Amino acid sequence: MARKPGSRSDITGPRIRTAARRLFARHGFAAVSMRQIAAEVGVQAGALYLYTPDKETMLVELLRDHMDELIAAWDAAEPQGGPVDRLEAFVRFHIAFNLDHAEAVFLSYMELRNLGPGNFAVIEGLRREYENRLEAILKAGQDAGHFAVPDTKLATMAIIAMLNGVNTWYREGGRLNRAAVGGIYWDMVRKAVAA
Amino acid sequence: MARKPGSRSDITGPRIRTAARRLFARHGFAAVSMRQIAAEVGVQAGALYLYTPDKETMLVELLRDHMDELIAAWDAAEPQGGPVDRLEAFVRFHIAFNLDHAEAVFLSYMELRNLGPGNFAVIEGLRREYENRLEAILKAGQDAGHFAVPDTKLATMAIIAMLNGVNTWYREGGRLNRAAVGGIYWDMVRKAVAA
DNA sequence: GATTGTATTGAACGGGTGTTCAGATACTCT
DNA sequence: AGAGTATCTGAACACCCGTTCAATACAATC
Repeated sequence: MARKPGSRSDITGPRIRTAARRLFARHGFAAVSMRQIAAEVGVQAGALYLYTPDKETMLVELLRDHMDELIAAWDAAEPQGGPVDRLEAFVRFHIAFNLDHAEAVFLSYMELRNLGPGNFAVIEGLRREYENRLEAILKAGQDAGHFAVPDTKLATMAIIAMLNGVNTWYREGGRLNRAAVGGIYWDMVRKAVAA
Repeated sequence: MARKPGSRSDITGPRIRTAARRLFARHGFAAVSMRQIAAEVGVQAGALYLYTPDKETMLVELLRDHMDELIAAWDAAEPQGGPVDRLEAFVRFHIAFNLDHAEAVFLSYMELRNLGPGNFAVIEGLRREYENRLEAILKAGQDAGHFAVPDTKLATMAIIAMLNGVNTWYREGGRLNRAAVGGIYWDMVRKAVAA
């Protein structure tokens, strides 16, 4: 047996990425073998190397694609308007996006340590770029007198950490739906930075 | 060669735990081999099994000891007084304790997935117990009219996530010392839950 | 100083790791 | 129909894994 009927790289490629993302998020990068990923897709391990030069590259590309998508999605979603409106939009966007991409979010926080220094710097830079979007809102609000944040950098980190926390406990079909959660968190963020 | 000069279990034992905690936190549980831990301590891999029945038990005992210590430390530190004072104490305590035990904190959030169901439930239960301490403060403050938190459970999760975030960026000798960070975070938490 | 108990080695066990590659099959294009 | 290319297998490579255990050297006790 060699090539299989119906085999096409634009189908197998995404399936490999999805399987890898799922397994890495579930069990951790180091705990997942190439053979496990291959088995989930229904191919042999050797076939994965048609799609990636090695295991670490597989991880870093998942992380980079996720960060790129996150930044692009926010840039497309950020409304015109004052800092307060933009901050509210950010809070709701961040929660919704993270819940929609829970596996990738988990990965991008947990598996940075499995990257070599060069790859680490790339992902870290993208994360900083996203954080800068939020900090810019806080600075604008501070300058306009809407916010009272003694340290915009710390406030940025605090808000993002707080919002990220939603992913650790939110369950679809639970006591609160996404909009309700977004509302409650926006309430807390609004008050935390209020002048 | 067999037993080594100066060898004593009450010295080797702690050294093994420290090495394991450090390596697990740095590289991840699955990525660290028993041989690496042994090498760090200066023994052969087989010697580790004088101190633990297996690798997972090593991890779960690190996590359980950490959670026990965290809860005991807070119970010893919690002041008498009103909800506002107790909340301030909690914020400052949590940040300080987490910075003092950064490796264990990291582990107890990242490596839960490497535990079997039974061990997972134990650690998760301890975490919930700690969170309940904070939620009790929020409820008391809500009832007394000092706080306005529409959902104390969410507020608990939000505050803890926000405080945990400090560990991801704080560096000793940086722009802000611990007390300053504690003050800024207390300011944000105070406002976020304020009536 | 002899004896007992403790701490450790070093080799071995069966099995899993990431990765490579020649060979074989399926699809695509002329 | 035939040639060329894309896709995948299956076996192999060298190495690492967690764990066990008989042998042994040291420490503690008497």
